[in-house]
Amino acid sequence: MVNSMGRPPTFERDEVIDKAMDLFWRQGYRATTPNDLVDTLGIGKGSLYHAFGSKRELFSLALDRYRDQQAVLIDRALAEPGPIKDRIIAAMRLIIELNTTDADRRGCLAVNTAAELATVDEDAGERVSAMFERTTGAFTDAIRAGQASGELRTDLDADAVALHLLTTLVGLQVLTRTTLDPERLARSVEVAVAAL
Amino acid sequence: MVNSMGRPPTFERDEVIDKAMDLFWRQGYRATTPNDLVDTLGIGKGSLYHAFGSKRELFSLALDRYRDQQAVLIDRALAEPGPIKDRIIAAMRLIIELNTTDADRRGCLAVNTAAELATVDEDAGERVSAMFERTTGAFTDAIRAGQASGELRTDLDADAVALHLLTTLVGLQVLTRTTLDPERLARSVEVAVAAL
DNA sequence: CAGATTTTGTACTCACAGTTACAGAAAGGC
DNA sequence: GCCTTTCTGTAACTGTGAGTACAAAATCTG
Repeated sequence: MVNSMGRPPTFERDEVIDKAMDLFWRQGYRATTPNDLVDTLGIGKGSLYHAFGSKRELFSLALDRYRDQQAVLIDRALAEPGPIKDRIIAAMRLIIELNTTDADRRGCLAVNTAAELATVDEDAGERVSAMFERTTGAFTDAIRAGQASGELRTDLDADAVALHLLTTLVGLQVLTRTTLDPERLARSVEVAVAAL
Repeated sequence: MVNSMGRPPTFERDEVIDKAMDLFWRQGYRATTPNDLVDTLGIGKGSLYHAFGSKRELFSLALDRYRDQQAVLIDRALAEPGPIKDRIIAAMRLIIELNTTDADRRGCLAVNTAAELATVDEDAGERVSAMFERTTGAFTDAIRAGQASGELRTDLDADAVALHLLTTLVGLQVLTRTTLDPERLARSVEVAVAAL
């Protein structure tokens, strides 16, 4: 008797969150207005606030959705077969390519949110941190495996290396919002990996 | 007869721009309201708009001020005496320290602006790009000198290395807005430099 | 001192951001 | 078919963001 009473919604909740994620990603949190949301989500204001409570709550859902969708990308790239260094380079190149292919140059929602909100919105900051830690963890696993298999030098601390890779990744996400030449960025990635 | 007629201003233009820079840096462009500016600049709205035209124009002045002030930091750190690798590490550490010491965790105004505005405000994007290119140039000079003196390996392209250092720097500026442990970041910097 | 000129403070405007109110629509339960 | 419940659309409302208007204040010039 909990859930099947009353008028059913006319929209797919997940689809709407996806679209909201896209919009926040493109425009940033503050720059996105309720009217923007209504326009691109294809639902009325009534439904919007009834279903999600507030812009801020919807944004949290969008952040979580982003985490679930994007985390996979790095994980998958690192899980491919082949030499570890190549996989890391491929992962970075993938990010560069996604960003420079994207007409809107939206970069990374987590990075953008770190820059826009992390210092003033504690919850957002924590969500972003968690994403960063997660990615760092994926790198750490890859590095450890590479060290164990003898592909990578073992005199470097795996955690430090992983964090450096995250730093590089985050930096790339910012630079692709401004810098024009993806080839230049790609070449700089090789430098990052040459050290390992 | 050009300039010494009429009531003289009650404020120092440069001081006001400094304060505006600080505020934009702390809060971001959109989050900073005219009232915020009036409050912290210590001048009335009349003067504000009379002297600077608009929030956006003042922001451009603030960006340029930031460029002039911050560019020096990296330049100076790289110009110190000593081995090149140490100088690069010192420059990065300096940035980490400045950021983690800062109670507001403001990061880097250029990076924050890249994330907030670069894709929607062309002029802001160009100013930020110019700052990035400038810093990259400083790194390039340092790398080339190090290669010439035999301190650094010469099989890596100096431009690519410099761009990688910029990427690292930019990534650090973002991460210091969220991550807590500066020591961890510092250790990751050593990895970046180990490659050279 | 009488303009002329520039700066300042205050009050105002206008639009829009973010949200709420609420009446009606569309379902299920009995 | 009626009651209950949940959803939807529209119209509000309140606050504030960004900027303007303009009269009064403070200077320089002659």
